[in-house]
Amino acid sequence: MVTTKYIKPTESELEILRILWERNTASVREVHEELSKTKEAGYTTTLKLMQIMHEKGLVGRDDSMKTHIYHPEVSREKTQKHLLGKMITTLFRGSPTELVLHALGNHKASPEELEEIQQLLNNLKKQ
Amino acid sequence: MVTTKYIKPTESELEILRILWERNTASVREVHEELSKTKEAGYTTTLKLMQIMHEKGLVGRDDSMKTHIYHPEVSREKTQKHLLGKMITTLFRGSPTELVLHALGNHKASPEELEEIQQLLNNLKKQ
DNA sequence: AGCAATATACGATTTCGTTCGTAAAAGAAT
DNA sequence: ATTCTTTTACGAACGAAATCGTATATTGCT
Repeated sequence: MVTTKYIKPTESELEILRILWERNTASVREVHEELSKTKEAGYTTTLKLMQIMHEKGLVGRDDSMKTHIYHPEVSREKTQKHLLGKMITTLFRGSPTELVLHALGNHKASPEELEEIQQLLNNLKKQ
Repeated sequence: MVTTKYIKPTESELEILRILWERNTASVREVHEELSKTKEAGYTTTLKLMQIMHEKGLVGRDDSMKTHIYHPEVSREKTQKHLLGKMITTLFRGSPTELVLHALGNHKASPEELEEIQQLLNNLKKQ
């Protein structure tokens, strides 16, 4: 059995992954464009970052054309799980409930969303 | 009005803060002992980290005795809020609900905790 | 007083993440 | 074919964080 070690993305890498998760595929230019909306950085900086991510195995790419097309190689779900787990232990005394209460208390949710949470809650209660 | 700039703790600093939040006060040795359970690091490394945190204002200390006693200078709540917000935007597409669903789905919660969440949910629904 | 143990102080080094400049390659336009 | 534009490749530099070794101070013990 081959166990692949979990690679923890840096913060900049996460921002790039966020864009790739959203679009599924993107060129460096496209990622850079999107990134520029919130951040100031040179094009080659974004390029270099994505190249490093490729070395690490965080993203894959199709380089059969001049413009390489990148895609995420790690799932959003796995990444969420890892980072969430870490956050719960260091910041919320290991209690997921405490995190949930905080998230619900501090950030507005619509009636529909509240209903969605209610549904899940009902399911959990049954077991 | 004096606005104090938010200082973002690094990951190592967070681990130390976690211990200080738990115990309220602790010496370098005590923190180091606790830290050693999960991490490999020399004593002077922990010491240096805590000294830097002191310079940054993340922790305070009583140095009237030979062994200095440290305490957190930043609240867990403020830190939670900051990091949670960032996590929601990059990892959960800006949707706190998605985070809540994940946290509840992946990490076990006791019936009592579920009830606690139900209470909060009821309150939110009323408004 | 002398010694051992424990603590802090502090500089040096290493590692890691990020940024950027420059060169070379590939296409597109004229 | 030559020129312009876009792209990748790559190394260098910088800064921040982390690690560690050594020196110095303090305290307790005999």
